[in-house]
Amino acid sequence: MTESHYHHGNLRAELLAHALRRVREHGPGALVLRDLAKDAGVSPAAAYRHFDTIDHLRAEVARLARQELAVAMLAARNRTSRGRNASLRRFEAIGRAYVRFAVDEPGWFETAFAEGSVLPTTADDPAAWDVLVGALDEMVADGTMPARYRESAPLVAWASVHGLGALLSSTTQRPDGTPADAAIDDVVAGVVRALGISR
Amino acid sequence: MTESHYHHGNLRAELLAHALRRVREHGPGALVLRDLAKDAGVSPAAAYRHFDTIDHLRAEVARLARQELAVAMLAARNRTSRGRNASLRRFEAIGRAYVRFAVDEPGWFETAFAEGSVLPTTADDPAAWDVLVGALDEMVADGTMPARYRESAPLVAWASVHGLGALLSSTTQRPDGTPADAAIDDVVAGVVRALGISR
DNA sequence: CCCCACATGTGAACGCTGTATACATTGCCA
DNA sequence: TGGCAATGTATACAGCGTTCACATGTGGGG
Repeated sequence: MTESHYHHGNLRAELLAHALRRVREHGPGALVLRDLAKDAGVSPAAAYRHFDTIDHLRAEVARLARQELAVAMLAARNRTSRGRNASLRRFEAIGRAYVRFAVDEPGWFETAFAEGSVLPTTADDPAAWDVLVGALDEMVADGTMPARYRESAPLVAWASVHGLGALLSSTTQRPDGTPADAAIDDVVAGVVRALGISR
Repeated sequence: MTESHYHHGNLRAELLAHALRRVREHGPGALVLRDLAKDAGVSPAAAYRHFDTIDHLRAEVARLARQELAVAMLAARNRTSRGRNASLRRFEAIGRAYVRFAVDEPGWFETAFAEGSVLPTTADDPAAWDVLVGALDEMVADGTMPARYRESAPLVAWASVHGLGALLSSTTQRPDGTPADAAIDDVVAGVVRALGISR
């Protein structure tokens, strides 16, 4: 294992890791090929052995960011205790986690949904969407949620949390120091009502 | 009125007009200083007499795009007939117009909310937000909507339509050819339920 | 009426970006 | 063991935003 890594061996993964770190801290605009190459101690052109175009790299970074979001949602879901109203509390935890991700990791959130590529039903990574749909199915199964809204429910729920996430993310401004938590509670409660669930 | 317009006379407005046309057709990425200058028949550097930075120009274009959105919302509102449930139908028309704008004018919609600057409560152009709030107040005033959700209502409604707009916009992909109208109906109906309105 | 101060546009240059191309080095397999 | 495919390098190029010294009109005060 000498120090002359002419052949790096793991360049693709390392470029992605650096990209993920940079966009996490400074947003999608901080993804610059030459900087990533420098981070990896490699010539800029080397990246082209692993990505046709910087947009292909961007797409992969966006996919990883969306994966992080799905992980956060699943973690919140699994952190929810069992017991009374468990399915509803799980659903709420998932929704809250979505918006929390946007607030706590604005760089990743903006990267995840930058430049089109927003559609979560996309075939490549249905993870986050599936987490949501699974929670809805559980609620219908145990009678927490009426079946009549089941069809439109995923879109209704997703639109709400995604919209609030977009509003609260926005790395640039946050004028009226609104506490994010109150907004999240309000919107989650609204979703619950929209799904025909009465406590 | 000779043809030698060394002093253009209206360059700022013309640059903005060209920018608005270009982003409308090809999205925010199509905003390129040199192209705008060429459109106006002017040197690239000339733009710097009217904008400190291209980001300042972008901000102004975004503001104009948000203004177009507000105009579309107001138009939909005013197109609504009077009569039974008028305030509710107006509110629904406004929400539908928001999402329709995202679908019909994806370039403008993405431009309007690109790169932070998302917060609609921003002091410079509260237009669209005010249209929404006004419609909510009308519904509370005539008893259509219970007052208990009035405080959280603007955020709940905005998050839903903005989220759906972001999902349906996305100039790039639209895989499962979902008819936008059905999605819009579902989400608007969800918002109405979230606001505690029972038909 | 003139002229000059100021607003506005020009031309050329700079540094930074993504990208193409020809070449160098290495690891692996026949 | 030899050579081929994979991977990294060096260099160059066009396009981008931006700067700066300079040119050109124009409107208002003497």
